[in-house]
Amino acid sequence: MKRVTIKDVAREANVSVTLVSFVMNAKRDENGRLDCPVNPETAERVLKVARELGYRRNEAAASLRSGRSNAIAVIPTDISNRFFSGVSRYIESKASEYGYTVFFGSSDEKASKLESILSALLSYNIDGVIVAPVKGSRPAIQRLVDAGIPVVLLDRDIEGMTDVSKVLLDDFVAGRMATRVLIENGYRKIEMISYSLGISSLLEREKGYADTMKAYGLEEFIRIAHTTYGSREEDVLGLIKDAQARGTEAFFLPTYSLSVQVLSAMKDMGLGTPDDFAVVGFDNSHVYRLFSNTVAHIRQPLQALGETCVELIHDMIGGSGTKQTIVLKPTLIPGGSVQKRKP
Amino acid sequence: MKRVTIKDVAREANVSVTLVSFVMNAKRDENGRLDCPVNPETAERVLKVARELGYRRNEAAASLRSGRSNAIAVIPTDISNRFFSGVSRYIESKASEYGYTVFFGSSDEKASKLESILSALLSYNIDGVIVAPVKGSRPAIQRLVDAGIPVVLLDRDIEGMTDVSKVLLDDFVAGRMATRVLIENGYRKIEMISYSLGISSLLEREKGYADTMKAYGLEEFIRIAHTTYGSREEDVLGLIKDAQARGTEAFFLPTYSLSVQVLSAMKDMGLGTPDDFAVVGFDNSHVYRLFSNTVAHIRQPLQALGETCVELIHDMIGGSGTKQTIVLKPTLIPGGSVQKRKP
DNA sequence: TTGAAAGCGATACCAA
DNA sequence: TTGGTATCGCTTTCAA
Repeated sequence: MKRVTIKDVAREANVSVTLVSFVMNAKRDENGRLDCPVNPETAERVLKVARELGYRRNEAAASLRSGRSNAIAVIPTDISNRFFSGVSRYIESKASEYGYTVFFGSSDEKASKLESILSALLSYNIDGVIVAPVKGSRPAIQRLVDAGIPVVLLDRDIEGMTDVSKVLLDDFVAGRMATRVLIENGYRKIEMISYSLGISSLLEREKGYADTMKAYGLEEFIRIAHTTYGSREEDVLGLIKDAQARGTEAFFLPTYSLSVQVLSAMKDMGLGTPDDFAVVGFDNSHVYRLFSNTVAHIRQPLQALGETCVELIHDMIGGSGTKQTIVLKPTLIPGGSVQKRKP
Repeated sequence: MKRVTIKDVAREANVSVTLVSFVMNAKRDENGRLDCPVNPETAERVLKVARELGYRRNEAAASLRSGRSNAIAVIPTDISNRFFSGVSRYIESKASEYGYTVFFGSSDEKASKLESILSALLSYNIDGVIVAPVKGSRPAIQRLVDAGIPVVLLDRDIEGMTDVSKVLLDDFVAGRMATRVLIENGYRKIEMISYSLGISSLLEREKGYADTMKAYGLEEFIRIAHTTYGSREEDVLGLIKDAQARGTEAFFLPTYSLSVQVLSAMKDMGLGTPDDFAVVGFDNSHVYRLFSNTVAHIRQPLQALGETCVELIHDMIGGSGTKQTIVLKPTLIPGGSVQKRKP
C-alpha cells in the first residue's frame, strides 16, 4: 500500500539515494547509460531493484526540488473544437514520446479564463505552455514569457511578440488559394462569412481573400460579413438571404464551424452548390463528402502542427532556447462545390 | 523573478507560516471564513498581503507533503473523438469549478497505452481518475482502485467491478429505441454494423437491438457485422453491398464514426435514405441535418455525462466515498431517414 | 564512482 | 487563535 521511494530502492540495492537518483534520471543513448557517472553494473542493479519494487518517481518531490515538472500545458480555446481536438491528439502523443505529461485547459476565447487557467497551471511548475492566444490575452502571455517560461503560440500570432516560438498556418495563402480557385472557375461575386474574433489567423485569411480579389480586379465585390461562434446559428440564415439578394455567387468560409453552419442553412433553404453558391470550406472532414457535390475545402496539416509545437517547446525547455516561427502550408482539397461556373 | 513563498507572506504579514497555510486553504462559506480557526481580521490581512505579493501556492510542495494534488486525470480513448472531446469539455469546466486541474491522456483503445498513461499520471499524486475502460484494461484499473485512488468509469462498464463509480448511457435502451422506431415505421430486415471493441457500451447497444428484434418476432433478420475503427473505411463498402444483396432494409449504426462512414459510402454508391436503406445513427451532429433526408439518431447527454463524472469523483475524493452508478437516458432525434416504409 | 547532507515549499502535529 | 518544527521524497552540491 505504501509507496516505494527512492530510499527503499537504495536500501535494497545497497547504494545511496544519490546513486539511485542518478540512475533513474539517466538517459540512455544508443548503447547504454552515458550521461551519468555510475558504474554500469551498479546501474543495472539499481534498475533491476527499482523494477522489482515497482518504484515510481514522486513527481511532486522531484518538481519541488528541481523546479521542473516534466509537464507541459496546452491551452486551446475549446478542446471540443474540431481543429483543436485534432491537433491536441498529436500534441499529446508527441509529448508523451518526449516524456512530458500534458495538462489541458480550454480558454473559451476569453482572456480572463485563459489567465485563470494559466495561474492554476503555473502552480504546478509546468515546464512550458502551448497556447492559442485569444483577444486580449497578450499581457497574460507576456507575463509568462517574462517569468522565463517557454511559450509556443499555436494557430494564432501575436504580432511583435518575441521570445516565443510560433506554429502557424500560412493563413494568407489559405485565403488566396480559396479565392483563386473560385475566381479561376468563373466566379466573381465572392464573399466571406467570418468570425469577429480579432485573431491573426482569421484576419490573415480575410486578407488573403481581399488581396486576391484586388489582384483580379474584383475589389468592388469584396465583402466580409462577421458573426460570432455563439450567434452564428441565428445570423447565418439572414446573411445568406442578403447575399442572395445582392447576387452573390460564392462563399469562402474560413472555419469548420462556419462551413457546416452555412452549408446546413443552405440545405434548409433548398439551396445547393455550386448553382446557388459555390463554396470553399475550411478544415478536413468526412462531412464534406456527404453533399451531392463534395465540398472543396482548405486542409490544415494537423499532425505537423501538433508535433511541431511539441518539438519547439522541447527545444526551448532543453535549454538551446532557440525561438522559432514555423509557418505550415495549407492544401486545397478540390470538390464539386466549386465546379466551373455555367455561363 | 523569484517566486513568492508562504514564508514571504508570513514575514510580511507578521504571522507564522502555519497561519498563512490555514488561511490559504480555508474555504469560504456564504459569509466569510469558517473552516479555519483564525481570527477574521488576521485572515483578511494575510489574504491582502498574499494578493499584493502575488503569492501562488506551489502545488508540488503541497502535494509532496499532503499526498493530494487537486488534480484529476481523464483518460478517454481518443480526445479527438467526437464523443469524448464533447464530454471532456464539460468535465474540464466542471472540474475547474471544483478547483481541480485536469490531466488528459488518450488510451487509443490500447490497454498497454492506458497503463503507461496511468503510471505516468500516478507519479503526480492525482486525486482521482475518470477513465473509459478499454479491452483488457481491467487489471490496470483494479490496481488503481486497490491503491485507494477514486475511479469513475465513463461510457463503458466493467462488469462486476465494485468500489468504483460509473457514469454510463443506458445503451440497451439506446439500441431498443433505434430498432423500435425502424420497426414501427415498417422496416423488418434491420441490421447493425458495429465495432468489435469488446466494450460494454457497444455490446449493450447490440443487445438492445437483438432483443427488440426478437420481441417483434424478427429474430431471423438479426445480423450484426463487425469492423474496426482502423479498417472501417475499407470494410464498409463491402458490408453495404452484401446487405444490399440480401435485401436489407435498414441499418442501426451505434457510433458516430460508423454513421458518417456508412452514410458517406452510401452517398458514393448513389444510395439514399430511406429508400435504399433507412438509417438510425449515433451521437448528435450538425452533419445529420445535411442530408436530403435528415438522419435520425440517438443523442447522448454529453453535458450531463461529463458533469456527473466530476461530481462523482469529487464525492469520492471528498471522503464521503460513496460509490454510485449513474445511468443516463439517450434521446431519439427523429429524421427523414426512418420515414415510414413505402408499401 | 560513490555518498552525506542540505534544502525545495508546503502541511500537520503538537504545544503554547 | 497562534506558532515551532518535523517531515514529505527527491535533486543537488560538495567531498571523499
